[in-house]
Amino acid sequence: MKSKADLAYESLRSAIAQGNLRPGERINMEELARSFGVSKIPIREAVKRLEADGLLVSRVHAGVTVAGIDVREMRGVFLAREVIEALIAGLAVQRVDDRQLAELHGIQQEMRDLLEQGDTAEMAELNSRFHRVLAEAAGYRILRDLTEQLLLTIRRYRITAPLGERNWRSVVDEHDTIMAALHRRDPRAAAAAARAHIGSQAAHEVEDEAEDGG
Amino acid sequence: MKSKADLAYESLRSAIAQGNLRPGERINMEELARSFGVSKIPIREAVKRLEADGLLVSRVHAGVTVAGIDVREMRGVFLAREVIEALIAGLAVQRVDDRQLAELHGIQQEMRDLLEQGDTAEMAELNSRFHRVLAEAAGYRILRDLTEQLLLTIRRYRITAPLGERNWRSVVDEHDTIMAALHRRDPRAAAAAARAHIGSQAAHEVEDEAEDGG
DNA sequence: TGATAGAATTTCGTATACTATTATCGCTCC
DNA sequence: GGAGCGATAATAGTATACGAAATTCTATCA
Repeated sequence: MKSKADLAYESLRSAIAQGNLRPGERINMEELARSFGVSKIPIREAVKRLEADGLLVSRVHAGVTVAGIDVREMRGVFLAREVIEALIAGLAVQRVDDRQLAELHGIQQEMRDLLEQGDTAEMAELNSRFHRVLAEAAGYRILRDLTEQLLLTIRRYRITAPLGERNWRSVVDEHDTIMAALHRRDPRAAAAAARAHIGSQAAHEVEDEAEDGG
Repeated sequence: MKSKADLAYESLRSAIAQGNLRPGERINMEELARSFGVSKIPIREAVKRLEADGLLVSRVHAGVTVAGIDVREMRGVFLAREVIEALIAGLAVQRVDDRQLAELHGIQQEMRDLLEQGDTAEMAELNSRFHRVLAEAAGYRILRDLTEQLLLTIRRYRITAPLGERNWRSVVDEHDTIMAALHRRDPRAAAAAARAHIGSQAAHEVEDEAEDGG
């Protein structure tokens, strides 16, 4: 059973991930406690966990704020994902089962359907799910955890710099390339495709950043 | 200033990392609170953070225990470190400054001195420091965080399967290879050396595992 | 003798209340 | 008029207390 702290954590986490709580915004624990209808204790626990996740920053007795998004740090996150996703894809080739393959295909289909409708709002969530399943298929819990951690940071960033429809199309295409390698049971191709996929996304970001001058 | 929860967290964390609290061992929050001379609240916060770190597991109203070490999972951790450390070394080549290089040399010297004395107890700590400085030199916070996370898991594992003196010697030698690449400002060589370093450590572990047959 | 049901104990989860630290606002002095 | 200092308010940190859930022990029955 989930505790109130768990519920508060998930609620706050998704609020931050979806941008309802913006970077720099101040958090008032007492106020949150009131709005959740609980005491400060479970709220505090949720806040502390989010702080450990790097989503909130707090100074003792001096307030809690939503962590800022350091655009420079994003490059590091993409670099890390590049090598981790390559590793995951290579391992997934050897372990992925039919159920997981079916789920991956299902997600791809959903993404294509949404693109048809021009609805890019849910794309980020589906993209996360795709990579989560892939990480699951790789067969090591640590890889799933790392993926989750890195994806969360990127999703937050995407709020401030959303991907356009054209870029989402290339995401879906690149996923297809990864899946083709999975079907061929070709670990090197899968790793290369995954690495290229993240690299391509990073390139889009860097492109955007270039306008800011660094 | 550090809160009591912070202090409890650090204390417990190091107790787990150093094996004073063994996997499967039961944690009594009330007892801990007494021994720390504080109430349950800060202890609870520390416990929850450690749970998020994967060092403790708890079931509601059913006690908290030190997380077990899944030897199979360790392979995943080494695989992840292999690619992350390669990334870090490659980046560090481009950014490492003189102070950091001096610190790395100092750590290497300390490790050599300890080996002379046949004292391998402190080696794990120095090894962690080496990789921490390297991650710092890479210039992205996320890489430092990931390193910290992965190192902690490995250190716990090392409690149950300590490295022998011969293996520690090869660790120091491999660190030297990485540092030579740093001095030559050769990113590819640094990445390759780092990757080989982690791979070599993983090989030792796997070797040991092989006796267990699985 | 072994299994099962229920009670007692253990231990976590949360609310309320209080303390300590920090931030902010206003006043005074330069 | 601006800067520095002090009082007040705001807010996180912690303690105490209570309630709920699960485990464990014991007693009884098959």
